[in-house]
Amino acid sequence: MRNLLAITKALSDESRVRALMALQDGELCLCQIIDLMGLAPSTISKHMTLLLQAGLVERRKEGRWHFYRLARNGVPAEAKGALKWVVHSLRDEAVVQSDSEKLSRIREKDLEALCACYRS
Amino acid sequence: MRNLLAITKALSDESRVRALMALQDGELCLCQIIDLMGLAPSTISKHMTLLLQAGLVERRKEGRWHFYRLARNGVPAEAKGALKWVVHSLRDEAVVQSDSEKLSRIREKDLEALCACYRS
DNA sequence: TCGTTGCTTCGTCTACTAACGAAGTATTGC
DNA sequence: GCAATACTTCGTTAGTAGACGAAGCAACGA
Repeated sequence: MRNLLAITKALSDESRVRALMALQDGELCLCQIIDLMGLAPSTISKHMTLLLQAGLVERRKEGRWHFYRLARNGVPAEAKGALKWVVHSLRDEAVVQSDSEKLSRIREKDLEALCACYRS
Repeated sequence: MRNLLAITKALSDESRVRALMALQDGELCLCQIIDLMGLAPSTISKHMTLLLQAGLVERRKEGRWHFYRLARNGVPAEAKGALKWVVHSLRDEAVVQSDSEKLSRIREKDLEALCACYRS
């Protein structure tokens, strides 16, 4: 029950759902997600931590960068089912498609340039 | 997105998830759910309304009684998938089994007797 | 039709949550 | 080492959500 509630609570915020869907096309650095969502770094960091704790997302550290991706290895059945359901339900959602297009442009940018958000 | 968030928000509270799982063995009158959960009638009513608006549950009025059951007819794919996921994830959950046992005893009681909760 | 009953809605209070900026932490480069 | 960088955590504030009792509403019974 606790796992399920962690998942449903993680999925009950639009920003987190959008962030989750953004990871469909591959892993993203936190600064890329910040650029996509247009929220403060601390806010996005907290959102991603919640998705992480719910088991929906995995984190990989490479130097100073933190990359997030959809959970794949050793994922409990609850989280796996939830991911499947969300991705299937939102496949044709307008916001998700719009984010996907924005992301293809964000991926072209330099990571260090995106990290300017921490200093402005 | 709005539908999905209505569903995840409805599922992000333990009382509502328990109420939903309680409907697995068949429809229940509101007073039976109140007896099971031990919360105020107004609280349970609000919870069930949220589940209703999320499309997870259906309501049937029979005289003064309101019966709730899991959504079956014309259910959008999102809600259907969510129901499947939750039921599957919580099939072996202790609280759910305990509630199921309590319910078999509650079903034996008289509905009018259970409605005493509105007058105490 | 008028009171009773079963439930819903309203008003209120408390507790949690999303947002931010500031301060803290871990890693790199010099 | 030590500054800079890429986050994370902390502290605060404003909005939301869950709990309750009181009041309102719809259906039945006499």
